[in-house]
Amino acid sequence: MAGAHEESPIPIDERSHVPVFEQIAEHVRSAVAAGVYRSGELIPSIRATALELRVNPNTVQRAYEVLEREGTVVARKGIGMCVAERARQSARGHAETATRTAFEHGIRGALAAELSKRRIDDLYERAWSDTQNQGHV
Amino acid sequence: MAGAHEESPIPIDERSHVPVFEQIAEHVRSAVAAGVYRSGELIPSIRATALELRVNPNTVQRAYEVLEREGTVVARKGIGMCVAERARQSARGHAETATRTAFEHGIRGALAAELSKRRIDDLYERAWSDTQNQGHV
Amino acid sequence: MAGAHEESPIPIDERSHVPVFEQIAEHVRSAVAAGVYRSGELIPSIRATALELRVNPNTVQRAYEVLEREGTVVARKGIGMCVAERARQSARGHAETATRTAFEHGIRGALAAELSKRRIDDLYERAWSDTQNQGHV
Amino acid sequence: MAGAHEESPIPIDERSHVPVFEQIAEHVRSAVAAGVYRSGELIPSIRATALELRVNPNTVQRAYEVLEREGTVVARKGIGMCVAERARQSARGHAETATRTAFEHGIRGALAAELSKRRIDDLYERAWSDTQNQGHV
DNA sequence: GTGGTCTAGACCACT
DNA sequence: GTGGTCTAGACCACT
Repeated sequence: MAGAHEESPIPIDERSHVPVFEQIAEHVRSAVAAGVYRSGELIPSIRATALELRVNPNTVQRAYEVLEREGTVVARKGIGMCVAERARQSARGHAETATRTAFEHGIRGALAAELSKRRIDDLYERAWSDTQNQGHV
Repeated sequence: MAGAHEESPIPIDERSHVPVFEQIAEHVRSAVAAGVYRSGELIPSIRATALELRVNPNTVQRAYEVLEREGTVVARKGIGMCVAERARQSARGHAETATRTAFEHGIRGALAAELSKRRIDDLYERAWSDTQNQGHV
Repeated sequence: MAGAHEESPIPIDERSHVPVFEQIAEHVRSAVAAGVYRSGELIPSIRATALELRVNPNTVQRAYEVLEREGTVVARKGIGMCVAERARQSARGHAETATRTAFEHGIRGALAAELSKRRIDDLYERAWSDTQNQGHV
Repeated sequence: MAGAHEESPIPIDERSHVPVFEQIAEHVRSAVAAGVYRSGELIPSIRATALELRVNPNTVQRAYEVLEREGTVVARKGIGMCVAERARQSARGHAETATRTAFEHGIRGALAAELSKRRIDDLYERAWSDTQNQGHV
């Protein structure tokens, strides 16, 4: 599982309106929620992450500041950023909220366009198919 | 003619990262897809929309420019913006794509956090409940 | 020739950046240059022209004001607008200048894109073909 | 790299009915078609171009937005606007279409004024002379 | 430094 | 009244 994560394709979506630093923070939260990064462990350094994501170190630093302020990670001078105690549980909660929010956003837009519940459920199933196809690549 | 739309709440989310002008464009697309605005009909004027949304007219203008360039709407000088022929079908297609994209986004994030399919499906159902509760208020 | 002109398709290009009133003025100048409207004759009334071109009478009025100011037509109270003395010759000159300007515009743009003289001359010949095909419809 | 472009005269025609932002977009397309700006290279920044043309940065921004939406150029945050892959070919196509359109416009106006083909061809040759004289200054 | 979004306000063409 | 263009200037994300 840990190995899989490092090999994963760069998760930054250039076209998204979500700032890159927030995408990075979200990425770390997911890894904490998934148990890829465990309490007390170091997360990848700013420099390493910047290289992997082909992004400016300042952008990664800003993401890490967000994570530190919200209590997901703790800075240890001269060492790096450590995953905080009980961070996994709160990261899971965060992930669930984010997921539900994304679903609500989709449903609300679909209802505004007067798509039927049946059609929307169908689109949800299709989203699963697409996700799995891309996931196996 | 007058009722349906004037009662709708102002749909602008200030905190969203999605630019206001794109939120407005999306809102018009939904109304076209839903048949609220029909081919040949005028959509609300730039100034009227700006007043309703408490937004600068330039911002609405930009949304309408996007809609015109993508062919949803046609500008008629001195008259207003008309819904284009066959705009409803393409707006429906747009809505379906946007919906599936939102669902994929949610699923992908959930899988990254190692939430189970069962849990994710449950969150989808909850999103429906939340949507309906807010929708009926 | 006179009949042909009245039956000609509406020459207003909605997508052009040239204001409609100037397109109308240009249209009258061409008719004067072509001898369709002769010195001393009345040109079509504002109302008739507005109906033919499906345009607001104010717009036609503005075009006619331009033509009067430049001396192509003369207003006769209660009667209408008459083609001025020697208007044909100056209208011809105007048409020639406008034609050369259009050609220069095309050539300049083509040279900026580094199209060869050979290619540009070819495009000129194609423009003739296209014009004739559409003219015979 | 530096020379060719900085020496070019400011190409904005204040009196033209074509909006300044479209003139700027057209100018960039020509440079791409001509190979002055190549795929992957940065085009001049919004601010630099605004200063050079003595125009508001928003106007240049709008031109660049048009170029991005049509796929001529790709925005890279914090870096600048890059010429897209295969942009040269489409820019050439665009230039040829614009050239033929300008010629058709000239021919159509001339025919409406009943100028002879002989005279029109003569005006085309004169347009070449004028262009070359001004080009060599 | 780079591009992206938004506001405020002016002036134009057309109905 | 309608939409279209432009200026001036602010603030944001990213390099």
